[in-house]
Order: sequence, then C-alpha cells, then structure tokens
Amino acid sequence: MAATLKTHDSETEEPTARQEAVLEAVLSLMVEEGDQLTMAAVARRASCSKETLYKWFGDRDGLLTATVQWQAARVRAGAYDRQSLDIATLRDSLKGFAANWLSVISSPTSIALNRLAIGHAASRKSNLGGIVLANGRFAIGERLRPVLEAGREAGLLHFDDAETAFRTFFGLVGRDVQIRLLLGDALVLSRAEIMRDAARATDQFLALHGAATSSKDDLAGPKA
Amino acid sequence: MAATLKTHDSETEEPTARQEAVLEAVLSLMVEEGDQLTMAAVARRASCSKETLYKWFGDRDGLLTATVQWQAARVRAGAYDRQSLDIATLRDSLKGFAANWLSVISSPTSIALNRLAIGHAASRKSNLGGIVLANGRFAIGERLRPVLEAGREAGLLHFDDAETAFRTFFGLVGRDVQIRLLLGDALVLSRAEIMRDAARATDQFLALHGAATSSKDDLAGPKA
DNA sequence: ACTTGACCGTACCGTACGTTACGGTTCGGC
DNA sequence: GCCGAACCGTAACGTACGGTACGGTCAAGT
Repeated sequence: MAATLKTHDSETEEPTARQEAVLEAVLSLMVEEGDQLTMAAVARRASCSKETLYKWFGDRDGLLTATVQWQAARVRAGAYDRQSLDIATLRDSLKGFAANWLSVISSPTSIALNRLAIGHAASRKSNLGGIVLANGRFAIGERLRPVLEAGREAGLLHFDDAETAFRTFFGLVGRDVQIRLLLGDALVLSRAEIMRDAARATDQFLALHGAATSSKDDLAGPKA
Repeated sequence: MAATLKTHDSETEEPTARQEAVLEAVLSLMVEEGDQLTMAAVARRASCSKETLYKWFGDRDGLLTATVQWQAARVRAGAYDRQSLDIATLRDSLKGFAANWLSVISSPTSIALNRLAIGHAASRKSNLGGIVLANGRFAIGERLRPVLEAGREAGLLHFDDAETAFRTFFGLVGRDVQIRLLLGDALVLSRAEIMRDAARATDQFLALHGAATSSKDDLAGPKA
C-alpha cells in the first residue's frame, strides 16, 4: 500500500508512478487553466477518483504540497564541481547558474507554481511559499555559495560576505523578469536571450567583485 | 450622484470621500486578513451595505480594480527635477529612487496588493496585474529614465540603452527582496537597512555605468 | 469460485461567497 | 411636513467547490 504522503509534515515518501501521474496532472492543470485547479478537475485530468486523491494526499493542501515538493525535487540541476579554478571556469560556472536560473523562473511551470504559492502565502495556512523559497531562491544560494567561496580562496573574487555577494548576483540575473512574469506581462525569453542575459549578468558581477578590479572591494558592503 | 466607477474599462472618475473610505477598508482588510477579502467583510469593515458596493463598483472585480488604481495613484512620489547635475546630485537621485522603491515593495500594502494581482493574473480576467505593473515597475522606469539620460548627457553615465541600464539598477536594488516577501519570508527591512541597501545598489550601479570607470562601458550590452 | 482490497465514477452534503432583493432610516429639496 | 433619493442592515438565492459515501469493476491471492 502506498501510505498517505502526508503522515507528518516533513515526512516525504517517494510517490509511486501512479501518484506521480496525478501530480503531473496537477501541474499541467495549473499551467494551462491557472485558476480551475479544483479537486474534481484534477481527478478528471488524472483519470482517478476524488476518493483516491483524498486517500493519498489527505486534503487539497496535501495535494498541492506534494506537487510543489515533487516539482522542486526535479529542478535540481547538477552541482558544479570545482575543477581547476581559473577565471574562465569561474565565469562559465556563474554563467551556467545564471542561465539555469533564468530558464527556471521563466518556465510556465515555475510561474504557475510561484503564483500558487504566493496566493497561499496570503492566507496563513500550509507553508507552500516556504517550500518554494527553500527549493528555489535558497537552494540556488546554497549551491552557488561554494563556487563563490572557492573563487575567493583562489583570489579570483573579492567580497566580504558570500550571502551579500550572492544576492547581488541574484539581482543582476533576475532583474525584473520574475515579477513581470508573475504579474502576467507578456515577456518571452528565448534561449538566446537567456544566454545573453546570463553573460551580461556574469560580466557585471565580475566587474563588481572580480579580482581584476581590485579597487571595487568596498562595494560588497559599504560601511553602513 | 457618484456615477459607477466602472462604466467603461479605463474610465476612471475620482472616487468620492465616502468611496475612498470603502477602498481604504478593502486595503486594510487585504493587509490584515489577506485571505478573507469577501464582499460581506468589506461592507462590514466600511460600514456600508453590499448593495452600495455593487452600485458603486459593479462587481467584485470592479471593486478590486478600483482599489488597485486608487492605491497606485497615491504611490507616485515627487519627480526628481534635474538641477545642476553633478555626480553628487545624480547619486542622491539614484539613492532616493532606490530607497523609495525598497520602501514601496517592502510595505505590507504593496505585498498584499501584488499578491492579489498575481493571484488574479493566474485566471485570465480583469487585468489587475497589468495595472500593478504599469504603476509600479514601469512607472518607476519612466520616472528614472530622464535621470539616467540626463546623467549620460552630462557625461556622468555611460550606457547604450537606458532601458537596459534601468533594469540593471532595478535588479541591484530589489535583488531577492520582493519575491521573498511575496512568498511569505519573514524579511524585515528597517529604515536603516533600506538606506544602506539603496546606497550599496547606487554605488554598484555607478561602478558599472559611472563615467569614472570608463573601461566598463561594454558591460551595458555585451556583443551577444 | 470466492474473498479482499484498491480503485473508478458519480451522486451527494455542507458551506462559503458572490449577487440580488427588500424593508427601514436619514436627509436634502419643496 | 412630505417625497424621493441615497444608503444601511439583513435576509435570501444560486452556485461552486471541498469533502464524503456508495455502488461497480478489476486483479491478486487462496
């Protein structure tokens, strides 16, 4: 028997294939219909009964939580290992992170998911926003931190606080993209544009924190 | 008689004082309860009848639209006139814009309003997201553009495209603040932090686009 | 063949909420 | 003092949807 996915709060058993099909249905429904994310619609789309939904996921919130967690688990891209860390490798790593992040936040799935989580954050219940944050913004922060630290140790980067440096990078990459997309702006990012923006953001970040411009260190954290 | 506010789509008559009180009630309810933004609750909070709400605003969407437009109209801060444009004045202008923007996006009102608009953008109806975008992100872009252009004409700034330069500034200022707040992260920005972040973002922007660092021009738009 | 259990499809229930209707009150104009 | 318009408070209606119950089907085990 596939135990209820939501026995506790953080207990995350792997969903079965059939259950994954249900989550896929939730996701597709979220992306296509946006609004009509009703239990009946999910059951119809997934060709399963509502009773099964409730048995597997407890309630509507459990289903949404499971969907968010499942999708979040799929997003993780491969970690960038620090090989011979020269400036070219570092730049490529940063560009890779930037391009990956832009791809994620501009994908219809991410947009729908973030809209859902934001709507949920308005009401207090069930921490969808926290899950999305932990697996999006904070996950990429944790994955990028070692790269930045390694860059600093190799003398390629200068900054005081890795977190602050990351947030600068985050801002340079994302700019107004996510908020515009969430608010329904018809902004399309082609693959080429993503690569171009990733390169631009990386160059800007290196201009601020790269070792080449040694006189810019203080920009990492002005003395309050 | 106070005509219905939503006779057409873009026809925006000024609300009367009493109507403003209603909109204020909507806003406060949105901020406090987040979720429970029901017509009955609005009527109760505003001490008016539901019938009056429907007479004035047509339907729920009309009420929300009127609220968003009314709030948007209040946000406009004074435009910064270009006096003697030296580098100190320019820096102060940029810092002022940054601090103002950070104050806006971190205010409970803005958070609630953006959540509402984002939730609405999921369903296709009634362009709340467009209104918020037009009066937020794009309005500040339009107001900042002349400052940037003047800075360039005065030889204080270097960039190819004002829009691109603005988006860089936007990213440096906002970073991850808005998305984190929208997703319910307990991030508090004190007045001092806002000022510090505004200064940091301004310094970073000037490091990228300021005339002092003449070798960084190409960062405004790398050649694909 | 019979039982068991997982599951589908559908009908059903209760509630929340948008919307409408209506009686009562206040107030400006005559 | 009377009338009508604007408005308040509340009740009522219809619907959408979360959640539950139940009968029917299929497959596996005995």
